[in-house]
Amino acid sequence: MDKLEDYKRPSVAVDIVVFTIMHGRLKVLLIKRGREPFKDLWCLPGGFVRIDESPENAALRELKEETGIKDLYLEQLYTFGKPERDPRGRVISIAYFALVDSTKIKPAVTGEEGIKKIGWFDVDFLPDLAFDHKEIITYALKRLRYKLEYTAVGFELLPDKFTLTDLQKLYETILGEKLDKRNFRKKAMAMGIVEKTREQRKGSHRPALLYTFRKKASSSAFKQVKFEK
Amino acid sequence: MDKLEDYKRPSVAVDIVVFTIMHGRLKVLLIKRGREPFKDLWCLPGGFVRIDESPENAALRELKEETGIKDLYLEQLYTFGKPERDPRGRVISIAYFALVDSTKIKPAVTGEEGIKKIGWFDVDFLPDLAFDHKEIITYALKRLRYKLEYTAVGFELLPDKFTLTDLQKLYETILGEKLDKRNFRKKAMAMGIVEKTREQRKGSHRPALLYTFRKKASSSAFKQVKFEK
DNA sequence: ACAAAAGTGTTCCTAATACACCCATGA
DNA sequence: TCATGGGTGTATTAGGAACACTTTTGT
Repeated sequence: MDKLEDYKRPSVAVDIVVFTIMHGRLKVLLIKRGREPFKDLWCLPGGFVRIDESPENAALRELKEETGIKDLYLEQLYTFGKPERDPRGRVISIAYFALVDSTKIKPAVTGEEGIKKIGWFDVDFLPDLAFDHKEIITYALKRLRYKLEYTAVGFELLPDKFTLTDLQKLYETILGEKLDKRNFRKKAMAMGIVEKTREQRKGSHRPALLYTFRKKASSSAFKQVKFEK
Repeated sequence: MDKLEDYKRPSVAVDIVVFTIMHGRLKVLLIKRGREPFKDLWCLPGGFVRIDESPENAALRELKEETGIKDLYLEQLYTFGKPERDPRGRVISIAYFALVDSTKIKPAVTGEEGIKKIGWFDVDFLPDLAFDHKEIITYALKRLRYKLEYTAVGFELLPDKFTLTDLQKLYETILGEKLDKRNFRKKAMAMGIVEKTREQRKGSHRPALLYTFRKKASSSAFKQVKFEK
């Protein structure tokens, strides 16, 4: 094997695709670029990996710095490394996939006064994006839909207490299809994935029971599906 | 976002976990290190990503240089990036997952005379490994078993023509469990994943029909399983 | 004729789907 | 009393699992 010094080194960055559900729509967090290249275009939050930190740490750090978000579900998505993907030079980017419960987002993040301009965009109406970030989001979306169907990762998008209708709406929003209420509830219960609380949520109609997520059962599949190679 | 020059850059490498089936056993390709650190320990084939090539290209190039293998199934596995994973300094490694049909391996690769010493090791009897390569292999194995159950990736480990018993043995070897012959064949046929040829393989018993893989149907699941989060 | 692997169907059971009405509350 | 979403059960169907014997060939 060759020596480390023999090679010009690429820069290594992380980019994070953060999803949340707001007003029944699936949203991605974007940041407006303040400089060239792609000045004033939107891009994913992210930044360079420091020489003494793990990529995962870099992702968490950048998210906190840029958006204030720190309590979220994070997993590695894919490493994008085509030589021409960044006009500034060789940048290899380790992309991460993240989910946050929108009720935990601080006002600063949804809002107006940070140095960086940030915003949540509906996945079906994304603006033009810098670099290959469109491709990264597309990949992340695929992963999200896929994971939702056979893991219990969806709970990461809900507050601690939620109604079964909340949960079903979340599935319907992300998968883009209507689900049968009775079958959905039957399955959620049968899997032991949720647990009743004694609390209710009120509205101008019959109050709904609140449930919590049982971590114990989180590895069960919600729906078994074929996998696209 | 900060400037590229502001950061010390890590080295970026690729490591490839190449699986094959030999004599009914699942094997991984390893290379003996010729220098420190970890001199004389076995490690995964791999090397540094050049400044103008994609990581996938680097993986293919290194495999060809080190082992002569060039016709294989390759997909990105995971990026390992803990700061302390390489004692020489900061090296982030993009791991790849590869499958080869053992009948396509050139003698030089299975053999003795290359500059590098290389060998195929039974996954159940791995030697001590350099760096975090044990962990990488464990991760790759998990991926292999997982993919085998819900994609048709197993064909990458067989020659173009094979018997259904070959295919079943492959599944049994990798999954580590006996499968029912009738159910297995029924499913393989029902999925339209294989196609009869007019050829047979002979032995001192009833000859077996040879089949080929139908690429068309490759996305179907072989067996639907629960997913471990 | 025997050894060795190839090949083949049916029954049972579980899990997914389809489907429609009553309930509890606030206004 | 009405509007709104909450909550519930059954019948049908499809797919997975269990299971044993006959066939074809070489020696």
